[in-house]
Amino acid sequence: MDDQTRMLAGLAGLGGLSQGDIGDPDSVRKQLGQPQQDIGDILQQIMAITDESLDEAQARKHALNCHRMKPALFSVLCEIKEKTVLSIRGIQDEDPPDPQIMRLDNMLLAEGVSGPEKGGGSAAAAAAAAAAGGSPGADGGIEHSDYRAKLAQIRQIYHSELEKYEQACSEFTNHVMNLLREQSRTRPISPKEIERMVAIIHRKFSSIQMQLKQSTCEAVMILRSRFLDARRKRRNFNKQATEVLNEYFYSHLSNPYPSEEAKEELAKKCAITVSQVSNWFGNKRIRYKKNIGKFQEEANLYAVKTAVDAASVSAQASQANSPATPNSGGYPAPCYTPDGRL
DNA sequence: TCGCATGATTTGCG
DNA sequence: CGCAAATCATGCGA
Repeated sequence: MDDQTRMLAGLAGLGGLSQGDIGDPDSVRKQLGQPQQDIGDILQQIMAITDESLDEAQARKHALNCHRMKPALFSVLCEIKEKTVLSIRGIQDEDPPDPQIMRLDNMLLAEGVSGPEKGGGSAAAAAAAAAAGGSPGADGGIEHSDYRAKLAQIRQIYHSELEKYEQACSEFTNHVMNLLREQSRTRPISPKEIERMVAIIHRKFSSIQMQLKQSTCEAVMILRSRFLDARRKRRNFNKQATEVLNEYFYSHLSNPYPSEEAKEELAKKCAITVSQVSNWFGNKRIRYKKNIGKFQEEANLYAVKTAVDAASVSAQASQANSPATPNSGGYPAPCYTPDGRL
């Protein structure tokens, strides 16, 4: 017979107590020699505590705390409680890593919101932006920095919220733990139970954390889609930029492939990016080739323009810069027909 | 509102 | 990777 079965037997014997026995110190003393009745008596006293005044209850509490049977009773009650609680929620007890929260964590890490500070973060953001852009060498200057600034903002809010959350969680956990420890002097609360309560609190708080992570992810997604939209949105270059590009194109018609340096210079002149210059030349070449006739007028215009410009500097230079001159294997040069026919 | 112009993106090749 | 070619998507004038 172990302690618990003995205990249960003692509980079964409760029915034998008369109302008059309860609260009578003499009868308690008389029964000390009989474990079963003794325990039953203590239980009755505990149950009756709520009916008493505060002072009486405090006194009774103290008396019970000092009772020599208290530690044994306490541990047995803990054990019983442990068994019932376990049977009720034993299954929920395991805490498998939530796949949802892991997914969110991974995304936040990939976006550079969570994880290491500034350096790694912005690098990850740049990587994400580059991945989002997809096109090689897309060095979107202004939009990119805008995106990074917005991301940093989200990151800051996320971290401050996370900090608040962690503080609240630990504060609350401490509070509950202190409360339970305090109560464990009068109620059968085992350390294991406190542990479980802490786990429950953490679970509750982690659902809040998940909400925070989820909304952060959403914010990042919205930012990203906006950024992508902005990149996708086409804006015509200004007249001056088109002029500069066209001038270069028609004055290098035999070989309209600007070098990297030339592209950089054109980009600077037109206040656009190098990749935009590349795009422009790619489009121009293909469209010019497809329909030379259509570009005839434009070609003549720019040919004259460059010729005039060159002439103002040097008479020979106009010859060298003429689009018709260096035409070995290049694009067909336009003929100077007034009606635009080849 | 329609159709063309045009900048950006995608795809495939060497 | 740089390019050609095709395609997408928006700007803009008629």
